[in-house]
Amino acid sequence: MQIKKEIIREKLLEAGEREFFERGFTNSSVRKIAGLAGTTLGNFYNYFKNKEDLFKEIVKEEIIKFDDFFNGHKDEFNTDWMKVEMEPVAFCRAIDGYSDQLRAVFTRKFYIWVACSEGTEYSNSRKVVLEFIKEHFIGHVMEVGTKIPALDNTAGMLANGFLDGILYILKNQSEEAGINYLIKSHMLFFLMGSIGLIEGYSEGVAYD
Amino acid sequence: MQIKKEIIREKLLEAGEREFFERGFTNSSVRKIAGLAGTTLGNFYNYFKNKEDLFKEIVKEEIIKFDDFFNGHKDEFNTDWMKVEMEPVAFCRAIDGYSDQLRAVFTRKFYIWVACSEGTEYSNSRKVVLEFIKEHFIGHVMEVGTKIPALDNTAGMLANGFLDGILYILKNQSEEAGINYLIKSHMLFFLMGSIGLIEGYSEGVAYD
Amino acid sequence: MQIKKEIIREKLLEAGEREFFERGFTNSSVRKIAGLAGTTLGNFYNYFKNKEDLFKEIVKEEIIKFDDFFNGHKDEFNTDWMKVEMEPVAFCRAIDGYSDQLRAVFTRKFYIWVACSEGTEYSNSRKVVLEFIKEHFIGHVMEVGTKIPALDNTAGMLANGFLDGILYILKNQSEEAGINYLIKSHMLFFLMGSIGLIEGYSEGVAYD
Amino acid sequence: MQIKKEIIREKLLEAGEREFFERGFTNSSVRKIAGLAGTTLGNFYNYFKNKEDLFKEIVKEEIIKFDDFFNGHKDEFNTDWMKVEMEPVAFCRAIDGYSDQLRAVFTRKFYIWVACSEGTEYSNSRKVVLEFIKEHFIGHVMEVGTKIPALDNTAGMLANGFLDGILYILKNQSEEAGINYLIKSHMLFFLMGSIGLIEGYSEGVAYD
DNA sequence: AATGAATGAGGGTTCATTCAT
DNA sequence: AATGAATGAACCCTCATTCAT
Repeated sequence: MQIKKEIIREKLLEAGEREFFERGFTNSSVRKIAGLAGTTLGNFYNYFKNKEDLFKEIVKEEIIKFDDFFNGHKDEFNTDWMKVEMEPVAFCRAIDGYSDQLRAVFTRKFYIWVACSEGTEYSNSRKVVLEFIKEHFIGHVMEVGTKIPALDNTAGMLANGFLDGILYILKNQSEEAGINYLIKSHMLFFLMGSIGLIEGYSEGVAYD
Repeated sequence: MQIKKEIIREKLLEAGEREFFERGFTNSSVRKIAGLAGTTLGNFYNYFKNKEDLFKEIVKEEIIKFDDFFNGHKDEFNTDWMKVEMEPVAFCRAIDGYSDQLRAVFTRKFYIWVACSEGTEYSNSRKVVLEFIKEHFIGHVMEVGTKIPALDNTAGMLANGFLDGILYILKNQSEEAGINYLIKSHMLFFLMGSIGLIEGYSEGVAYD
Repeated sequence: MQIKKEIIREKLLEAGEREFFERGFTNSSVRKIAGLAGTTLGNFYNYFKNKEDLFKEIVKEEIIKFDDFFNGHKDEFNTDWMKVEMEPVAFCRAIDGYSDQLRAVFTRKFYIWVACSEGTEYSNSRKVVLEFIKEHFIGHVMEVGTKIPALDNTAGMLANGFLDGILYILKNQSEEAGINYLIKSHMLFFLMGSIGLIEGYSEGVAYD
Repeated sequence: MQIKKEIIREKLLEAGEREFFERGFTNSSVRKIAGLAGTTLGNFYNYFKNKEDLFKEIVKEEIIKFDDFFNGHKDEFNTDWMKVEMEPVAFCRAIDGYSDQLRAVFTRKFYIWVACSEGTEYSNSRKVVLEFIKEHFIGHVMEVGTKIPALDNTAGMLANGFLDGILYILKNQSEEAGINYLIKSHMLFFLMGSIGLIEGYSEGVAYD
């Protein structure tokens, strides 16, 4: 009995993942998820309290991972590299060394948590993540010491750009090689863009 | 009666804009929109044929504007500048001259059209816009002559980043000055990121 | 003012007639009727108490005419002919002499009253008319003295056949000549069918 | 559960049949049908995809039967008799041999299909059936070789009369014996009427 | 008299959740 | 544990009728 139950539970989790990923929380149907998992609507509720409970189960480890990653709770997640290389090729090499842990954080479930959570109590997830990224970005800029006008706003926008790039890749790329490549490209792009922006401001691009 | 009618119609358009902007087309409720506009559900249908009709009314001029802009149908929309300046400060100055027309295209309603249209016949709007941007981007890169591996994939990602940046600003910024400033920043960032990316690749950042 | 009012009223009556005839009472829309009459929804209610009131106005004279006709209230309606000729050609000639009064009763509005009244208080009109016809038919048969098993049932069916034929003609034929011709054919058919039926029964066609 | 489910489904089919029969498709309410079946609106949709689906389920076998009957697809349906007897008593005897198959086609559900389908995809059913009957009728007349002026119009009217008679019986008669008797009467009446009409015309009843 | 805005009841349909078996 | 029937709230939409101007 126990064994059987785990199989069903696993299938429900997978089906939910697929549906939430494809359609978002609100537009997913419990009936369909149960069907995809090879079980029935009613039985769904033997495994999960409700639709949102399934969502949380799918996503809960990602939240912890994300938290660990961005707050450096665990040694495996070390974000020092972010602060180092400002020269393109070197940066890319540096990234290569971290691609594993990037991939550990930026997963399909991460996507679901951030981009498919409208209608759940995590509907603010995007904001939370953006805040994290923004703070990091501001931290870097402060270290470098450059003055950017309306730093908070700008940092918010950049954080958003960073996140959207990641989400785009997770949504649209399914091969592992492609994902790694695009993440690398994205980060390089992002670094260069940021540096360029800082330079631009330092040379007088005004708020108005 | 004429006057009163226009007021209600206006309020419905505003309420619709607010709801679509906040919740998207599908998750908006006609009842709620009518309520926000200070009228009743039934009366809504004296002003608009149906929910989608309201959406179209809100958005229809934006589509025309976008088309004019990206296809250069009108003299007022001239995109030559995009191809010119590759140096940060000069680029920013160039943009300044175009900020009006950028703002004319990138409006709150543009956001609704592109980001809130799921469930309407415009549900492909994002794809359409992305395709436009991607083609422009590829055009530029071809001119410059650099080889980017997996150009189509990369261009797709960059186009997405460009668009998301714009959408982010429209979603999160309400003051006019802030919007202009962030659009400028975003474009500068984007230019520099692209240049950096191209350089990075030319210096050997491989697909794998 | 009075003049103008009459014109509108007339147009509403015409439009109602057209709509009821085409779509029936229930499926007709007051808005559309008003529109067809060249006026507005609201104004409709200055001329008629409600949708059903319009229906009654359209149809009320037909009811009286029908009553007069079948009960011989007026000299102009004389149904003696029905009882006379049992030989086809003679019958047809006899009918020719009455076609005017038949046409006076079997009008487009008669059709509306009988076939389009569902949803009004005249929804039993068909039954009423059928009852009339049935009684007449039974009267004739009694005179002739033949025994038809289950006379009431049979008479009901025949009455229905008679009525449906009339209604069919009114619905599908618009030229005056065609209508007259078909009415004549229908009545001849009906007479011969009835005679045949009576004969058939007299020769032993049993109830079972 | 299986058993119970079948009961409800059956009740819904019965309630639907009753309502469609009484009120027609358009004027029937799913809410009411569900209520009559002793269940709730929502539950209706556990049994049928939608209102029209219920209609189709009620009616689908009738359509096949009708097609088989009129096209002679199956040996059980043999319409040769229609062409044989022109003498009342013989005709009645001949019909007696076919009353079973007539009853198999002309059912309460046939009535629903033909007379209550407005609003469904079968809204043309009446036309379809009339066309069949008309062609058969014209076929007979051609065989006999008589000339009827305006044959198509007349045949249309007669076909309509034939069909309406059947529909009348199905609508108003509920006992089996009564139905059989009336169908027989109706067909006899119809035969004699047709013969009489042909004779009448041959003797000079003109179009005008 | 005329307008058409406003109302409210009712239509069909979907779906998360509960419940009986 | 498993089934899927049952519920009820919410969805979009239509329309006869009333009301204010």
